[in-house]
Parts: sequence; C-alpha cells; structure tokens
Amino acid sequence: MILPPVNVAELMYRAQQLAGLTLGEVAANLALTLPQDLKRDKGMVGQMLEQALGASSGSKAEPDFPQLGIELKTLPVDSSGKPLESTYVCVAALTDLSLQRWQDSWVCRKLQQVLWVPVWAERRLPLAERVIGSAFLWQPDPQQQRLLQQDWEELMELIVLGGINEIRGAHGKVLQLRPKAANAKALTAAVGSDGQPIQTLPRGFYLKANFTAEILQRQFGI
DNA sequence: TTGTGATCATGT
DNA sequence: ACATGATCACAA
Repeated sequence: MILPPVNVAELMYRAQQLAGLTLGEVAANLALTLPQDLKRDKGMVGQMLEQALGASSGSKAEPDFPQLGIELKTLPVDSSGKPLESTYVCVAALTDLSLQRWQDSWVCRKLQQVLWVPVWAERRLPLAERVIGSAFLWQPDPQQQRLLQQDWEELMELIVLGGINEIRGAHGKVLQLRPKAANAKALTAAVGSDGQPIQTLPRGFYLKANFTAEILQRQFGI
C-alpha cells in the first residue's frame, strides 16, 4: 500500500517518476497482472495509476487526493497527442435541487484541480507497451470556467424542466451529458416532461475530447 | 442502486 | 473517421 502524498510537491514528484514508464513496468512494480485488453477492465489503467500515486482507494464521491483537493484523471492519447476518448467527470444529479448553482455543483468542484496523466494508448498497442506521459496540474482558466459553466447551466436547466430525454451527447460545447450505467436497462429517478417523477437512464457529465485536446495543447504546445 | 474507474462499438 | 450511446468491473 502506497501512502497518500503529504503535499503537492510529493504528488508531482511521484508523477514525474512514472513518466516514460510503460504500463507493464508499473504493473510489475505493483505486482499486478495486466489483462489482455480493456474490454472487461475499462477502469484498470486509472485504478493502477491511482494506486501508484497513493490515491485513496474506494469509490467515494470525493477527490482522489482529498487533503490536496486534487482529482486524478488518466487521459488516453494517440501518437499525435490527441485524446482518444471523452473524459468522465461525475454522475449527474437529476433531482437534487440543492446543487443547482454552478459553484456548488459536482462538476465545478471536481474540476477545480486536476492532475492529468496522459497515456500513449492507441488501441493497436498492447496494454503493457503503452507509455505514461508527463503529468501536469490543471485548473480551468476563466475562459474554460465560463465555457464549462455555460454548458452545465444549459444542461441542468433542461434536466430540471423535464427535458432529460431530449438531451444527447451533442449538447454543449465542452461538457456533455451521456449515459453512465451498467446497461440500457438501468434506471434512476428524474423529472418528466410535465414535471412528474419518471425513471430514466442514469447520466454522467463528460468533457469532450476537443476540450481536453486544447488543455493538452496549451500544456505541451503545438 | 449509486458511486468510482473508464473504454467499447455502433451509427452517422 | 469520429462522436454518441452503450457497456464492463467493483465497492459500499
């Protein structure tokens, strides 16, 4: 068990030590066995890096490094440095009216400080050969904050007004709402089109790949 | 069931 | 080719 880092400097130091290593090397250091692929272990890489950096285990709804207020996100990138996937942020509260202010929202709080860990992870690359990149700490700048808030407020308004079943992934410029469930039969409480309670597919907020691509570009240059 | 970690795989 | 919608594993 790797203890949590006591401060940001220690966290960043640990992250730097991982840069350049393959997932196979990290797995060996942790005495973990890598699966053949991620089809049945989609969160495997993220959880392994959590462990390597000393993040608190478990699936609690709080940052990975609570005392530092830092969220850890692995980001799969192709050989040109572009994200291969959108980035999951958190589940969407479909009924809780106390979270209707942006500053109080889970999305805002989770994205206050993110440690991005790029992983060169093209699908043709065997898992063990994928390489960890240089991690960096990110805080949304005012423009990014504004874009996120705009999308969030637009999506939340639709949710509260009973329009959840009309929302698709294309809504929003940088933030999107998509299914986040075990399968299409999973249900959770929400507001219907006439304001009545309904059951619907659980959703989560995701950062679009174009947005995380811009974050990477600002960090590493063109 | 809801939250964590995400990627898969199909439609466009 | 790429984003959207669907899905997988596990903890509490």
